[in-house]
Amino acid sequence: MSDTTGTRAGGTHRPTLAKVAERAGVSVSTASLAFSGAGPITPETRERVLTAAEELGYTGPNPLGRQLRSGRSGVVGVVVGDQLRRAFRDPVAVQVLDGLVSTLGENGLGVLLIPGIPSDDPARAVDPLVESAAMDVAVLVWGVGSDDATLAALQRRGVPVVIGEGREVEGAPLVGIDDREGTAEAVRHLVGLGHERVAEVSLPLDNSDRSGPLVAARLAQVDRTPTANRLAGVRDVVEPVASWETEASLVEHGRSAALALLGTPGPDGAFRAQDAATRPTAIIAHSDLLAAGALLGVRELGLRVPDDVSVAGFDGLDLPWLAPDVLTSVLQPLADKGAALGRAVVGLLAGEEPATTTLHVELVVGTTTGPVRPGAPVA
Amino acid sequence: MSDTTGTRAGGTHRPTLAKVAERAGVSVSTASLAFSGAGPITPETRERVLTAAEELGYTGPNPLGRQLRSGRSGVVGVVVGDQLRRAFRDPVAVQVLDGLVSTLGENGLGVLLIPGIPSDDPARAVDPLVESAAMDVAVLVWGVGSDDATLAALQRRGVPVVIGEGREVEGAPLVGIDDREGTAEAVRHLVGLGHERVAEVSLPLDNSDRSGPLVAARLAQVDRTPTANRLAGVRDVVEPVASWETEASLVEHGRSAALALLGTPGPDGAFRAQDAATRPTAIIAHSDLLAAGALLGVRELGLRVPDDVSVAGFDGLDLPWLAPDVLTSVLQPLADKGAALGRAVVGLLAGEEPATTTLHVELVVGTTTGPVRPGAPVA
DNA sequence: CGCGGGCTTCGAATCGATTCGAGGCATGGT
DNA sequence: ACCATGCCTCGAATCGATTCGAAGCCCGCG
Repeated sequence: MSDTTGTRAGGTHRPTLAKVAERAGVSVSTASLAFSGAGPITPETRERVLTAAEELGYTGPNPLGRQLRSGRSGVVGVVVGDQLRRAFRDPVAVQVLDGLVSTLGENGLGVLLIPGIPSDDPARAVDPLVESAAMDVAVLVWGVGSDDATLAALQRRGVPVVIGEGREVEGAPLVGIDDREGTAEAVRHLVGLGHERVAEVSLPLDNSDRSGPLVAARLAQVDRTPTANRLAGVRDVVEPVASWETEASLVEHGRSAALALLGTPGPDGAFRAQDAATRPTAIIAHSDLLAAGALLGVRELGLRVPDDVSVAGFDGLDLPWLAPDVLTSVLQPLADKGAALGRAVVGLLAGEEPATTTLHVELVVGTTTGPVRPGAPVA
Repeated sequence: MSDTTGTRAGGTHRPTLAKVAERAGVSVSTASLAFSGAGPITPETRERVLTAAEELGYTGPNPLGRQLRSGRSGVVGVVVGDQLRRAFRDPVAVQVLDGLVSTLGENGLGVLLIPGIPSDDPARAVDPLVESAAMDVAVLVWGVGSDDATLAALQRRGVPVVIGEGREVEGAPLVGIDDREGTAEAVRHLVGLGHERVAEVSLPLDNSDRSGPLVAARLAQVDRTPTANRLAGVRDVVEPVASWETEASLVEHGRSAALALLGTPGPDGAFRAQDAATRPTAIIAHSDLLAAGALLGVRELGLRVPDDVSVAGFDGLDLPWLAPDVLTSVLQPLADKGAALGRAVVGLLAGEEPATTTLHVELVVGTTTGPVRPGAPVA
C-alpha cells in the first residue's frame, strides 16, 4: 500500500516537474515555462531544463496536474446506444463518429466511449462513467428519447450536452438533418414514376425492440425524432398501403420486412410473392441498411428490381455488395454531421450560445427505382 | 479571461467540497468521507453533508481532483487504425471493442478512442492524444507493425501497453488467437472434401494498401502477425494454386479477389469464369468479410456454391444477408478476445506480470463448402 | 554616477479532492 | 473515580502542474 508515492507496476518512479527543476537549478515555474512554451524564457534556460528532463527520464508534464489546474479534461463523452456491437453495426453511426472524432481531434479533444446502458449491472439506469467520468462535454447522438436517464444524469452533474438527431433540449446545441423533406422527396420520386401502392419499412419508433405491422395507433407513440420525421415525410406525399416497424436499422430486419410486406408465408415456412395485382410496387425504407435488406428479400421472392418492385432508402451509404444494383437513396452528409457535432462541442466550450444546425440531404437516384411495369413477366 | 475561477459558459459557479463542508459545519475531510463512503461516519453527519451539498447544488466530487490524488485517470486509450470509418467497417473490430469496453466498464475504466494516425496533420507521426492525453494504459489492437510510431511514443511516455493480435512487445501482455492452427483446420476440411486446387484470399500483409496476386517474394514482407499466421496455416496443409492480396478485410475486396482468381476479364470489362478443368475449386479466405465478398463474386461469375466452388472464411461472423448460404468459417471468440484484452489491462494496473493469452478457435461447417463435383453442370 | 526600463526568473497561491495520523469525547469496566 | 478503549472528526500534507504578480538583474541613458 506504499504505492501512492509513485511506484508503478514496472517499478519506475515517475519524475515530476519539481525534480526536473531542481536538477536544472531553476524554479518549478521556470521549468513549466520551458515545457509549455508560454511566457518569455532564454533559450539556454530552456535547454538546461530539457536536458535535465532527459537525464531524469521525464517525458513531459503529467496531464492530470494540467487538467486539474485548467479545470478541463480535454475529454468529450460520446454516449452510444446500449451495446457498441449494436450501435456500430450501423455504418451510419460509425461515419458520424468518425467525423466527430476527427473534428474534436483537431481541437485537442478526445472521445470517451460511454455505453448508454451500463455494461456491468443491468439494474442500474446509467453507466457508471456517466456519473463519474471526467468530461468537458457529452454528446448524445442516437435515440435520445423523451425520458432519458443518461441525459438526466448528465444534466444533474452539470455536464454540458450536445444532441444529435433527437429532441430539443434546453441549453443544448442540436444537430440534425432534413429528415422529413428528404424522405418526402424520395417518395415523390416514387410517385412520379407512377407508383401508387407504396409500402414503408420504418426505423424503430422507440427502444422497445418491437417489430411488426405499423398501425395508426402505434404511430402516436413515436419517441425518436428522426423516425417521427421520416414517417411524417412519407405521409406528406402518400399514405403507405402498408408499413412495417423494425427493431433496428439492420439488413436482416429489412429483409424480414420485405418478405412480410410483399410475400405470404407458405406451408413450409418459405415466403411466396403476393399477387402482382395488389402487392406494393414500391418500398420506401427509412434507412439504406433496411433498404438493402428489403432488396435482398425482394430478390428472394423471385421479384425483379426495379421491374417488379422499386426500392428506395435513406442515408446514401456506399454498399458495393449490392452490386450490380445501386440503391436509390437520400444522401445525408454523415461525416459533416459528425463535424457539425464537433463544432457544436467546441463552440459550447468556448462559451457560445447553443444553436440548432440542420444539414441538408439530397436524393440520389440509382438503379433500384424505376417506372411501374404492370405487365412485366416474372423470371 | 477571468474565467479561471469557475465561471462556466452557463454562468454557473461550481461549488467545491470545501464549500459544502463549510456550509455543513464540518471539515473537508469529513465531507469527503461522506461522499466516498470510506471510513467511519455518523449517519447524521453524512446526512448533514449531503443536505448541504444539495442546497449548494454540489453533485459530487470533481473527478479531476480525485484523479490527480489517485494518480489514475480511469481511462484506457484504445488505438484504432487510421480512420474509425475504416477500422469499424469490420464487424470483427467492433465486436472485440465491444467486449473490451464492457469488461473495462465493469472495472470502472473508460475507453478513449485514439486514431492511430493523426486526424489533423498528416505530417505528424502520431495523434496528439497519444502524446498528451491522460490514460492509465493503452491498448493497441489492429496492425501493430514492426516499427510503430504510436507504440514508440507511448513507450517513451511510459504508458503501459497491451497488444492485441500483433507482435510480442517487451513488458506488454499479448492477446491472440490460434490463427495458424485454425486456418490449417479449415484448409484440411477443404482438402478432405477432395479439393486440390485451392485459391487463397489474403488479409493485408502490411499498411501499404497493396492488392493483387501474392507471389513468393512478397510473402517475405509480411508485417502483420495474424496475416503471417494465416498464410502459414494455409501452407501447412496445401500450397495454394493462386493467392490474392487484398488491401482491407472488406466485402468488395473479397469480390474483386474472387473475380480475379476464378475469372478472366472479357473485352467489355465483365468477368467470365475460367475453364472448369483448371480453375480453383475452393477458396480459403483469411476473413469472413473477404469470404462473403468472394462468394458474391463467385455467384456473379455464374458459378454455384458449393457445387462449382467451395468457399471458407475465418472469424465466424453472423452474416444473415448471405442467405440462404451459411459460410463455412473458423469461429473465433471475438467478445472473449475483447474481454481478455480488458482483463490484461486490469491485471497490468494491478501490477501483475504481463502474460500471453491465446484463445482457441473452432471450425464451423456451413453450406458453402462441399465435395468436388467434377461434372456438375453449370446453370 | 544614479536611475528608469525591459527581460527573465522566482515564489506562492491555486485547482479539488483524498488520506493518514492525531486528537477529542464518551462509554464501559474495574 | 479513574483509566482504557473506541468511534468520529479534524488538520494538514499531498498529488503535479499552471499562473500571476513581484523581484532581480543588466543595460543604457541622462
